[in-house]
Amino acid sequence: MPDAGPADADVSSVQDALMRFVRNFGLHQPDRTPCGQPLPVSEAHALAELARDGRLRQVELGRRLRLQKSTVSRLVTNLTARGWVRRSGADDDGRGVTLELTDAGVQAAARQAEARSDRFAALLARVPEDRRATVVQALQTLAEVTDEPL
Amino acid sequence: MPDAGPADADVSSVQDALMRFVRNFGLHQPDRTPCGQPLPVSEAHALAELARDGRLRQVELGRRLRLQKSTVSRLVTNLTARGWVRRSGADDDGRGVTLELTDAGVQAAARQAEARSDRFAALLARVPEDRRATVVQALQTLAEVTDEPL
DNA sequence: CCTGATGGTTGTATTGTCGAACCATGCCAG
DNA sequence: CTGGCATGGTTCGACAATACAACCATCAGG
Repeated sequence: MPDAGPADADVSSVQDALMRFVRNFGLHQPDRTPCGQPLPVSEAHALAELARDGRLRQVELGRRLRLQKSTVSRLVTNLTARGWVRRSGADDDGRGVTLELTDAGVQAAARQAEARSDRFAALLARVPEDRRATVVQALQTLAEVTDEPL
Repeated sequence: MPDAGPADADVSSVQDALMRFVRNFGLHQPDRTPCGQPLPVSEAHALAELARDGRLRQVELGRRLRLQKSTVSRLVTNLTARGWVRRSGADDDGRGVTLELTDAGVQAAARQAEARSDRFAALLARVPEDRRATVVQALQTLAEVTDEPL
């Protein structure tokens, strides 16, 4: 028995803390990014994902964002309407669509990233300096750990 | 200059990790709790808050959930419709409303807490054992740090 | 070829949130 | 007292994001 699983006390602490953080940080307000930008949250996420990867298959975007294909389709339509994303048929698959940021999209992503930076810097600034590294590492761990569905 | 503020690298790591975690964990789907219960997220949060405190002023619930009073009003109406919450006039203030869980509400909160437990246990179980304590502590720190608005 | 799986789009419904208008109550200055 | 302002709640209207289902086109294998 190498690992008895997490202690109950930890489980309940984490529940409590995460729920509190989610609300406190304003993550349940879908029409405004928590970062003060007047941009829907999912569009911000899509933008960030595209900025990171350059080109992306639409279906892959859906996988990363954990959204239905219909939702992704609308989302992408919005982004193209803003002039931030270009749709084009996938090279290797006649069904697929590849997405790419336009120049304006790249700029928008940069603005968005900057606004996010400010907010997160303010957040981290409140964390006592000697715990910052720990918090950063913990969040990275959580992100990795949830990369595949539970 | 006691504290130069968080390092840029930390800020961008945290952005990235938190965004990824939020999506991965399904926190952007408001109609389902990430815990698999067919319960709106805000109702689950309200339930948890009431279960913790017993009695709560409606306005205070709004403060904790970071929701507009109109939203809270609707939310509470839903919860009373489910038979989980009792509204009653505040003792000390003729305007206010105090909320209290009914017996059914207590049970519902317990069920919800259990489902949440399972999910979080699964989450924590994926975190390498020697980092678990760190992750728990980091989330607590984040919750505390955001208790007052940024 | 046919058949099933995959990627996208569109239509419909549900739901959560906000802001504004409105009412009742409390509080305080005069 | 009393008038004016702040606070707590409710209701209404609008808007946005998501899911599900139906549908079409394309791919892959038998």
